[in-house]
Amino acid sequence: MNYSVSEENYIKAIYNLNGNKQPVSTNALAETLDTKPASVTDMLKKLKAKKLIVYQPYQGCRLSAEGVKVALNIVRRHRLWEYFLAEKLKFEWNEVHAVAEELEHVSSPKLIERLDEYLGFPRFDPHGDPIPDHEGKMQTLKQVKLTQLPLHTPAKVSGLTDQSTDMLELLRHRRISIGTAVEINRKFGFDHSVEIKIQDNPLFIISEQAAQHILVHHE
Amino acid sequence: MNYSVSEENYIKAIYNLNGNKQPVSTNALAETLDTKPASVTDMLKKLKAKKLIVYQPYQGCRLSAEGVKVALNIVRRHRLWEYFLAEKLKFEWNEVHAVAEELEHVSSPKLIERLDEYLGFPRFDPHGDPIPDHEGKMQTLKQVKLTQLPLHTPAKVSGLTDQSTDMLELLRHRRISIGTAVEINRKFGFDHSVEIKIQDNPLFIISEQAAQHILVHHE
DNA sequence: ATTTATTTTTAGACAAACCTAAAAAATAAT
DNA sequence: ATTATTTTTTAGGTTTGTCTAAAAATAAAT
Ligand SMILES: [Mn+2]
Ligand SMILES: [Mn+2]
Ligand SMILES: [Mn+2]
Ligand SMILES: [Mn+2]
Repeated sequence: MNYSVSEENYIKAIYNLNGNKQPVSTNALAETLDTKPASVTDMLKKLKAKKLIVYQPYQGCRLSAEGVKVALNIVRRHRLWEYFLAEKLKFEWNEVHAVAEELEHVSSPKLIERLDEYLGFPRFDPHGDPIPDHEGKMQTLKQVKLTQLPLHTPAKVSGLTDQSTDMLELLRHRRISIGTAVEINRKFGFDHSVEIKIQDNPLFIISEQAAQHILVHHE
Repeated sequence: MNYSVSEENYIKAIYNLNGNKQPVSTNALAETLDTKPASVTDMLKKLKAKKLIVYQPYQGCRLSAEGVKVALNIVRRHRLWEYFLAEKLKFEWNEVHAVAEELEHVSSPKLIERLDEYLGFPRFDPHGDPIPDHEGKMQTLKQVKLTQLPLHTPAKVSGLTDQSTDMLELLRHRRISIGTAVEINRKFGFDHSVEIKIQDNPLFIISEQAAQHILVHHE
C-alpha cells in the first residue's frame, strides 16, 4: 500500500503519542498536527476504513498491527534522513527535524535501503532515538537520567527526554551531543546540580532541570 | 513564494518542453504530465494568475522571467539529487530520474546548498545535463553528435538526445556513460555505423541510430 | 469556401484535506 | 442527581487538482 503525506503524518503522530500502546485522543492529535479536532475525526474514519487504526467514536484511537508496521517504516525513513543531514551535510541537530519531516515521505524502498547502507547502518539518530531496521526492529539501551548516574562512572549521552529548541540550544552551547563521553565528578545536594567532565573539557556544572532530561548509558 | 508539487511539476514540464523559448501546447503538456488537456487548461489559468507564465487561450503558454527562475531552481534540485543517487548511492543512471522526481519537491534552500557543497559542486548530472548553480547559471559545452566526431579525435561522452529506457539500457550494456573517453577509429559509409574505442576496451561498432543520439565534446 | 478533423476550452462533478459553527456525548463540579 | 465544562462528532462549506462530456475555436482537407 501507498499512503498520502497527510495519512503518513497522522500515523506517525499517533505512533509518537504512544498510540501503539495506549489510546490517543482526538484533541492530542489535533494539537501535535496543528490542525482542528474536526479534521482529525475525518481522518480517523479514513484510517479506520484502511484498517491502520482501531477507532470507536469518543474512545480515541490506537494503531493496528498493520498501522504499527507502517509507522515504523515512516519513523525509519525520518531518522535515517536526520542522520544523513547531521552526519553528512553537517546540519545542527536542532535543524534536522524539519527537513526530515519532508524527506520521510519520499517513497522509494530502494532509496531507503541504499541510504541505510551508505550511512553504515546507523542504529541511533542525532537525538539518540533508535532507528528501526528494515524489519522494524530497533535496539534499546538501558538508559538512566544523568541525575541518577553514579559518581565517577564513565557513561555516554544516549538520549533526551526534552527535544525543545531551548534544550538543544543549551546542549550545543555546552558541547554535549549524542555519543559524548561523560562522567559525574560531584553532586550538589542543595539544588541537585551536578559537576561533570566531558572529553577533554574542564569540569563544569549543569542544573538539575537540564540534567534530568539527559539520558546516559554506562558499562 | 512557495509552490505546490503539482505547480512545480507543470513549471518544470513547460521548461523541459522549451517553454522559455517557444510556446508550449496544452496537449503536449497533458502528454508529458500524463493528465488530461482540460486539467492542463485549469492549471495554466492558475499559473498565469501567479505570473509564472504568459498565456492566452488557444495560443499555448511560455514561462515568464519569474517562471524561468522558478523552473531553474526545480531543475537544479532535480539534477543535484540525480547526481547524489548515482554517485553516492550507486543507482544506475536509468533509475535516478523517478526518485529525483519526488526529491526535487523538498523545499529547504539550506538542504540544497549543503547538498551541492557535499557533492563538490558538480556541473553535470548523470545524463550529462548541466546543473544550474544557485543563481540559475549553467555551463554549456560545445557538443557534437558522435556521428560527426572526426576520426582519431579523443573526446568525452557528455550528453544524450534520447534518454529513453531502451537507450540507457543499450549504453549500460556497452559500458558507455557520461564522462567516458571515446575515439572514432573508422566510419562505415554504407550504414553510417562507426567503430569506436573506449577506455581500455577492444574496438567495437555502434549503429548510426544510437550514435546520432550520443553527444560528445572534444579538445 | 465549405466541410472535416483536431485542438482547446468550458461546464459540471468528484475526492482529498481542511475549515467553522452547532449538536451530541462524556466528564467534572456542585 | 443536576448542572456546567470539556471533548468529540456531525453538518455544511472551501480549496486544490483532477475528471468526463459537450461546446467552441483553430487548423487541415477537399
Ligand atoms: Mn512529515
Ligand atoms: Mn530524531
Ligand atoms: Mn516531480
Ligand atoms: Mn537528468
